[in-house]
Amino acid sequence: MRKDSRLSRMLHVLLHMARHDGPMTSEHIAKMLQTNPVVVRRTMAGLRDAGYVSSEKGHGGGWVIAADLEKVSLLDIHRAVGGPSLFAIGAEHENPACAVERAVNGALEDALREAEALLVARLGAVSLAELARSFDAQCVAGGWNPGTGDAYGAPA
Amino acid sequence: MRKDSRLSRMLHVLLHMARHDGPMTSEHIAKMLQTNPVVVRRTMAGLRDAGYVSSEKGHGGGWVIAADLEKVSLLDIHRAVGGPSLFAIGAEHENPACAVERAVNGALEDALREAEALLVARLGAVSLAELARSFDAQCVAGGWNPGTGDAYGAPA
DNA sequence: GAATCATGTAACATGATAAGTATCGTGAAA
DNA sequence: TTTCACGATACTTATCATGTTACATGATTC
Repeated sequence: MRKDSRLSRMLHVLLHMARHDGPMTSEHIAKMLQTNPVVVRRTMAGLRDAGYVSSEKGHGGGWVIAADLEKVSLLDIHRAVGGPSLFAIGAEHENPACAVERAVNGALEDALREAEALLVARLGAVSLAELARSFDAQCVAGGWNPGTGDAYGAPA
Repeated sequence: MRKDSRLSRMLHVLLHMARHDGPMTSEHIAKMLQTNPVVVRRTMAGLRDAGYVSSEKGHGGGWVIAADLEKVSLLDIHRAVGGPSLFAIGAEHENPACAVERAVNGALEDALREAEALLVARLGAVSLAELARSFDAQCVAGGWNPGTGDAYGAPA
C-alpha cells in the first residue's frame, strides 16, 4: 500500500520556509516536492486552517509561516494534514458478533494502541524549531554551511 | 485507506481451528470471515507455506493446524501473510537529494522505527496458544462456557 | 481598468493494493 | 464416475493519496 507522505512533505516545506525570506509560491514548493501546485495547495490548506501558515493571492503572494515554530510539534502537523490513521493493519469488523474475533481484535488493538501511544509521544515531543536546529547541527557536523538559502542543492 | 485485515482474519481462523475437530473447509471458513472461499485460500496459502497449517483435497478435506501453537507467535502469522508494512505514513522519496528532506525523513523514521520495534516485540511475545487461553479466560470471566464447538454464536 | 500573478476550488484521472468474484484444473474419497 | 475441496488464474471492485486540467477569485502592477 502506498504510504501517506503528507506529513513528511509538509515538514520538508516548513523547514524550507523557515529559512526563506518572503512568501513561497505553490509553484516553487511544488518543484521542491516534485509534484503539482494543486497538490501543494490542497495539502497546505490544512496547515492554513490550523493557523500554522497563511497564504496571500496576487503579485508577491504565496505562503508564509504564521506560528511560532517552537510551539508546533510534528504531531500538530500530522493532525493538521488530516491526522490519517498511522497503521496499515487492523481488524475487519468494528464490533463482531463472534467472541473469538472480539478476543483477537482486542489483543491486536492492545498492541497497536501501545505502539501508537509511543509514536504520538515521539511526534508530539519534537517541535518544528527543534527539527530545524537538528538539521543545522547536521550541516555543521557534515562540514558545510547551508547558509540561509534553500538547501535542495545540498550534497548527498 | 482501508486497513489490511489479513493478520486479524487469520488469527480469528486459527483460534477457531484450534477448538475444532477435523479439517475445516474454505467454504466454512469463508462464512466465518464473511468473505469468499478464494480469499480464504489465497490468504491461508501463506500459512501453509510457513508450515502452520496444511490442506487436503477431496472428500473430508480442508484445513488443519500443522504446528504447535505454543511456538507460533502473532508476529509469525503477520509475516506468513506477507508481513505487510505496519504503517500507513512514510516519506515520499527513498534517498532524496535535498538535505532538509533527508533530515525530516530521518526524524520521522526514527520515531517510526521505535514504534515498529515495540509493536514487533508485542506481537512476537504472544503465542497463538496464549491468545487461545486468554480467550477461554474471558469466557469464564463472562460466565459462559464456549465448550469445544465453534463460538461464533456467542453472546455480545 | 486591464493585464498579470497567485491562490481556491471543482472535477476527473491515475496508481497501488487488499479484497471480491468467476472459472477451470487437479486430486482424493465415496 | 460422481462429488467434493483445494489450486490457480484472471478479472473486477473499493479505497484513497496523488496527479492533472480548468476555471473562478482576489491582489498587485502598469
